[in-house]
Amino acid sequence: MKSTHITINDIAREAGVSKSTVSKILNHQGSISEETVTRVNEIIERLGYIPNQRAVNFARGTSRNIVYIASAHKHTTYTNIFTFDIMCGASHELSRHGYSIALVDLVETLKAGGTVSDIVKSHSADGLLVHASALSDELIQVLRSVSLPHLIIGRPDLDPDLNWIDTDNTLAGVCAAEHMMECGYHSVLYVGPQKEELVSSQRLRGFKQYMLDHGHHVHRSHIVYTDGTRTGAYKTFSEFVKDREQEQPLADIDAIVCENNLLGLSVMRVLDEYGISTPEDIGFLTFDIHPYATIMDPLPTIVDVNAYDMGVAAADRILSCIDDPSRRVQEITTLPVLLQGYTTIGANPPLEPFPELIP
Amino acid sequence: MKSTHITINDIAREAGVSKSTVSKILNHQGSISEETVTRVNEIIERLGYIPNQRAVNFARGTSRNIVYIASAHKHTTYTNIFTFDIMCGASHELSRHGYSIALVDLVETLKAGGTVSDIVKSHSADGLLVHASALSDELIQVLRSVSLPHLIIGRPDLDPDLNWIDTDNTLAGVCAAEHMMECGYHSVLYVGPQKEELVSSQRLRGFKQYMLDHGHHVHRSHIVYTDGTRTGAYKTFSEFVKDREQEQPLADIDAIVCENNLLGLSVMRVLDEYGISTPEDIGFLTFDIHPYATIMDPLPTIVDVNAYDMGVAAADRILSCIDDPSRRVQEITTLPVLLQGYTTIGANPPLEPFPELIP
DNA sequence: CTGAAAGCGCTTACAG
DNA sequence: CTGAAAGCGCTTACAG
Repeated sequence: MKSTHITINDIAREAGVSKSTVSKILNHQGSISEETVTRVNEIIERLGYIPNQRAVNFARGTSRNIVYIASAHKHTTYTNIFTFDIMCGASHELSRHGYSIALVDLVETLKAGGTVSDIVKSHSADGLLVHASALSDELIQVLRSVSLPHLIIGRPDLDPDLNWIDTDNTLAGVCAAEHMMECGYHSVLYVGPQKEELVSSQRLRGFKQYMLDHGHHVHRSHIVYTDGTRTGAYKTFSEFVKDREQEQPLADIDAIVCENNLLGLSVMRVLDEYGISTPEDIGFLTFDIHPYATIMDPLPTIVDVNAYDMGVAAADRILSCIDDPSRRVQEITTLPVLLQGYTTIGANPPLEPFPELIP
Repeated sequence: MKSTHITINDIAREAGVSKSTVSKILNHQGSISEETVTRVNEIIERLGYIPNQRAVNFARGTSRNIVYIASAHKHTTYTNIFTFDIMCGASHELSRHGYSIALVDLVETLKAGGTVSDIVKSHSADGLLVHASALSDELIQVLRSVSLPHLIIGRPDLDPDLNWIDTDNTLAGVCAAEHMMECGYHSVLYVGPQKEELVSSQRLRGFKQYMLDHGHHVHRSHIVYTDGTRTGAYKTFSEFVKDREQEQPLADIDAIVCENNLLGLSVMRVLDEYGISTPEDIGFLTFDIHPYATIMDPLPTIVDVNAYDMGVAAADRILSCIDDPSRRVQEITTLPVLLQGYTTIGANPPLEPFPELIP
């Protein structure tokens, strides 16, 4: 035995069959007598043989690897909070199918030569998962000119022709509105960042639509737009409350919906400063559980996007694109979930909301 | 031309040389005449030829891939905040050397059969990077029985024989103490979680040592231990302040050092409730910039661990282990950095601390 | 300085 | 049901 590693030849010799036969048994193809199958499998088991994946891939012309393109610079985990959660979901699903997932920094793909076309030419991936925030005009060009299956995670505003999946942001807005109605809140204030952002505007749209469908037109005066930063939101919302101060501040508002955690933090602070309690004086709901919802007091009711599940769905779809390259995928896949917290008076106030996530 | 892809044979034919020659040129080995090199390279360039990495790896017996084992379940990005930052750093460094990095969930490695030994036998990685939190007794057994180069990120308390690197937590404590002294704070309170945690105890040790070396013994009464949760820390610290309330609360304390963000959040809140301002009444410093330091008011002075750079260092070390498998690595590599915020009166109070990270 | 040949460890028509 | 043979696209002694 010349090498430390066992090969298909060792198994074949030991079993007294050809390596073709072993290969067929390994891959469950062709018709091999049950007796042979059993005998060979015993030997495989006994010797602890695992096929050399490099050789398998090379022979098959595949890599069983998916490249995940996203920004991956210092502090990405913090500025782009969903990137890793998505990757974890995709990793989980891919590994179930014998695929690996490799991280490639967006910056790499922008280099001269273009790593993406290098990935294609060097055959180092069977498919590409691209975080929408990593999408650029150049990347889109490459994606279209290249035969490698791809999938954008997050609907691209630039080019709707590509394959993409996204969470249902509109439905998230609907969820929020629905919950508010269920709690008996009718006069609801919506706090969101600039209209231009796609996610934000979809959430708002869903929210407004549901309210309208149920007889409550959301008036412009019940929507507060901020610049999206924490301090900006604080300032804007502070002034909003101050400007319309009556005997009791926000007396005409039942509840507040905050389009993200950062705004939620600021809004909660302002409420605190005005001595407005939640849920006693006013209901409160925010989108996303990360990164700050778990440190709000009291723990808020949340509509969460479920980034991990979007990763799972992305993996599933890219695999089916690899199976059938002609397949087009343009889907709203992942559904939002409502997590009941302490800031709305719902039907079933939980003893302890999402306890496993509380730090 | 039968396939859509160009191979080394196409280049050889086009250039009128053998593929051996092309291979040598591609890999800068052997002695080839300058004229041939130029001609062949022109053709390579013109045809946009990139070697099939699968074939290269197969022929060389390498995979040019590193597997990163860490917990990668839902919400990992939030509960294990450094995992992805480390991966990004490693990914950056590895890609500079033509290596890819694949994520493998810790749970996979615990499965029957043990994915790690499968990785080895299937030759799908040249090296293993293991997040310390993913280390188990079983994994340690496998790591030792297997010839694949490995590196633990974070010093393992279980088995110091493995290869590992870590940040200098003790030095981080020293940094904190040093800064406090520079600011003229002498009576400093230290708030930390249970003693048992390795990182915490190292930070505390460094802190105490530096203070002692400079004539300030940190008395037990100046160390507050909490249970490490946000609410627990709030309660403990609240009671601590209350118990020793004089005319002015914490009048005998110059400054507070909080061992992590979560405790910092609670401490700041208590200070707020007692009307104690920082830095006017008391100095404040916390470790780590993530996940909450950027939303504290005012922005705190921080000793940060630089997880990304640890990933870079990890990649560097694992590559050298692949180069020389006999190499042992047991190093404290990454140095902490002090980020001056608004909560200590340092020599150079910044106009705007770490602005690129403020959400 | 260059090339023919063997080999890396599998898969896959094809023949029997 | 089974096996001999070609092939995947490179690298690497070895010979010249």
